[in-house]
Amino acid sequence: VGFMNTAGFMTIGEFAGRTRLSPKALRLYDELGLVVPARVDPSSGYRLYAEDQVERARIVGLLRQVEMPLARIAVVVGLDGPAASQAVEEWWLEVETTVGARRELVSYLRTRLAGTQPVAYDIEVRAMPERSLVAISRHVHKAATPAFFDEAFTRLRRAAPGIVGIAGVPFVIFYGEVSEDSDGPIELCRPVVSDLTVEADGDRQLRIEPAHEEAYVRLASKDMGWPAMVPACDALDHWLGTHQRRPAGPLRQLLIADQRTATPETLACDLAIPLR
Amino acid sequence: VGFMNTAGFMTIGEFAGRTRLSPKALRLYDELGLVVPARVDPSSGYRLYAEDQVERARIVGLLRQVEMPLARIAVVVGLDGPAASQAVEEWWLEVETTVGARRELVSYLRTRLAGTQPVAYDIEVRAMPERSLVAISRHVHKAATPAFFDEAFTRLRRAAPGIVGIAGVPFVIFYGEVSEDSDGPIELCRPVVSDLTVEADGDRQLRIEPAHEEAYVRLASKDMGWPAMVPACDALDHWLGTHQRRPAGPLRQLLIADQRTATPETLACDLAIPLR
DNA sequence: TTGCTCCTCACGTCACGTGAGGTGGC
DNA sequence: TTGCTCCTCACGTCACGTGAGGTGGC
Repeated sequence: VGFMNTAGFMTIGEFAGRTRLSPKALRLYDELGLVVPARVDPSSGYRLYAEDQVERARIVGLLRQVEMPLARIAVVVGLDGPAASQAVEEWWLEVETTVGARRELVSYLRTRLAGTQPVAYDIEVRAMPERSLVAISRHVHKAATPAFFDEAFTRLRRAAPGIVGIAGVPFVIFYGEVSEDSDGPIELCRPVVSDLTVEADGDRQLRIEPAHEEAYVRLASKDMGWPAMVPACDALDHWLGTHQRRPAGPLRQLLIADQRTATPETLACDLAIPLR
Repeated sequence: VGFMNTAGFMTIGEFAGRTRLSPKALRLYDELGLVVPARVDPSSGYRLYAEDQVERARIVGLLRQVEMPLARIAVVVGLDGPAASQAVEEWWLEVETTVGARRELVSYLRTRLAGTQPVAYDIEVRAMPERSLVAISRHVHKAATPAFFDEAFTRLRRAAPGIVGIAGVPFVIFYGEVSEDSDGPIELCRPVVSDLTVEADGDRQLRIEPAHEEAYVRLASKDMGWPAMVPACDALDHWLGTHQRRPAGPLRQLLIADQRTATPETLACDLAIPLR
């Protein structure tokens, strides 16, 4: 392979040594277009790397060491220096956010496992009549939820303008977990008068929810988010067991106060579970 | 399925609703013995869960939400309350440690990408003669390295007792990255006089390292660890490029001072790379 | 001729999600 | 009969590690 060296190229093994990446990883990065060898020998298929590719490969390696996904790395290495630095920072803030959420949950889990008496929640039951709902349902990840609520609230308002057609507080149904790697779905619902007609508009639909009972806890604004809400969820779950009731559907959050003007202590939602 | 309900059992779907786990996840947990249904219908294969299994399933679900691996969860749910709480805390401290390391690396990466002038390192080159080495090599993860060094140092000392046989400072060769999910291997080496005889003892071996040049940086004790060492590694890499030299092997760390008595500012090691 | 490096599949890892194809009770 | 739920494979995801089997130059 002497002639390659005199031409200034490195084989994959030499390049691996320079960059502390494995040949296997380098072949993948080639395939994904992250670090493409300067030349490929047409007859042998040997990958030949140039000295000026070392820098880029090392950046990729460092980004992998901090566990940035390759898809995101592809974006970062496509930017110029300051923009790349910025993109890394933005990604890292996301990581810190999820670690913060995990940290909170761990702390709750520890007290729960240790058997410490948990906060007592005031769980009540109430009967809900049959109601007509306008609803918008969507698969969204955690980051996209505020945008979803903005949009969905606007479209519900358009369906029942003013307060004429409205017949109750809006609520959110969590059909699946909403987090970074799990996308619900979630549904925003608004009870309306039963004779309201709503024209079709994308994923907005009109449906009837049958009469049922629901168990609920009233929560302050600061306890509404994730994972702040988890202890209350657990309390509801525990209540189901001790009262021998079965859930008739997933959890929902009734938005009983204006979220925009709420302070952390405002009682802003009811966390509720429909009962059989 | 009415008779199951009257017997107090839940089908997988009902249990999934109670625990907010997916049926697919529950089948996996069954297979792994994490949450095994109280009964399995022999003819249909239907899984039937009891009310008192909800608690355990929810714990598993919460542990998965904080991203504890299932293998570790299996250990935790096998412990009693206080011990389980303790085990979660220990695991979480490991997580915080690796997040801390990633955070440091991100900060370095950002300045590097932004093109800020990095710290200047004083890189020198020296000739190393042919030497005899006693060496112990092992695959170890980050957590196991201190124990490995303890053991390996003792065994090297036994090979060359006192200072009679010793012919240089000990050093560590990093054949692969040492972290949580990457296990080296690493090798602890001690130069000895060439006529020393060493009896075989497990993975302890005697070998000859050929004469070579090496480029090195001298580092303070506080800059020796991971990821504190990364900027110095990068500086060596960059030096190779600008001086048109090729590495002849992986990085090594020469332990030039007693690590036990070193203060953070003590110049405690040479980070070196052998040259072709 | 024997090593050494390179090549391209192909399978395993981890914790599921997502069909595919089939069964059983209302 | 039509849905609904359950069942068991089997494949895809992500970023590689680890052979398997074959080639090419010293």
